[in-house]
Amino acid sequence: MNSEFTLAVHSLTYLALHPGQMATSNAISESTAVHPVRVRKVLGLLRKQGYIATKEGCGGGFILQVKPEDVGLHEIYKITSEGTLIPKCTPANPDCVVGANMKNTLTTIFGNAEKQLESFLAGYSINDVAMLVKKQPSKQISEIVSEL
Amino acid sequence: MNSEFTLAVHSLTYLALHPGQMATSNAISESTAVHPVRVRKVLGLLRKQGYIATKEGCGGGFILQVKPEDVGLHEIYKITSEGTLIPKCTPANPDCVVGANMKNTLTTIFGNAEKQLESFLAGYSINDVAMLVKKQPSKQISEIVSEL
DNA sequence: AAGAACTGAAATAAATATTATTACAGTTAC
DNA sequence: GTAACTGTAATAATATTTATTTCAGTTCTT
Repeated sequence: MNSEFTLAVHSLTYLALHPGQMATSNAISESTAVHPVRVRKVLGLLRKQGYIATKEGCGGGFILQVKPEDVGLHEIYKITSEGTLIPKCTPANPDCVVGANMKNTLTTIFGNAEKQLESFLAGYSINDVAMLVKKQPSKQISEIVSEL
Repeated sequence: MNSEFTLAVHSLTYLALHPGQMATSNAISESTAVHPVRVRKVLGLLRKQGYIATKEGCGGGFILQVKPEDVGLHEIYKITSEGTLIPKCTPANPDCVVGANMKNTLTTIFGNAEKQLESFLAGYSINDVAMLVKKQPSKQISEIVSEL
């Protein structure tokens, strides 16, 4: 899985857990440890698809436009990573049956594999991810520590 | 999908279509358009798992040790690519719930996705790939042309 | 109106990952 | 003994990913 998917899911989860608030690319950058320029670039994709709204200028940032439980991971996969499961298959020898046809063959097989992956990912929403993230123990511990 | 998988499947298919013959890394290199040293390296993985035999020295090369219909693509995936579906998730902010737990969460989800992918790939054998490759039209056409 | 705090986007640089190349020791056939 | 192979390590070249810099445009605040 490429890291744009991770970054998009991470960002959406962050926004889901800060409902009704504008989050700046800097804030998201601090959570993801990814450069704010890249955050803005990837979140631009989500904006174009209507998942988030952005506001420029002072007090601006990013905010969810959809209900977290309505966004399936397959939608994010499609936006950021569709096609990445399919092998690249750099040009092989066209004068060999195998070389000439391997690409088409694997593209067909993995096209179906990707469809199946997408229907698997459809079983998880951003809200599910947010809940899973909150259920994990690591933060509770560090929160307790930082509150001492 | 990483290219070691492609190279391994391509090589096994090549060997399946040249049964009982030793194929050199150079011959496979010509079909795959990949450097022979890399062919030898990847095929070394398949040898360690017993899928092929190699013979050093003059007249040596690679030869299948199993029946093509008995080798599922999931086996090759496991050897060459297991874990690649799971997002890398470079270290995020441990002081943010999301940053601290996204990696575990996605690893869990994609661990299951990968299991599902493997069972999908189990539906295809090297023999299936060989048949699909032969069924494609491109070679027939170029063969006809070169035989004129 | 001016300045501070933002996004959008392009261009460049740095870092990382992949692939090819070179080199050579060891093996086998003739 | 020599030619034709594999195995493996080290290095170089290339491609991809990620970060950085820069700046124009927008919005809020005073």
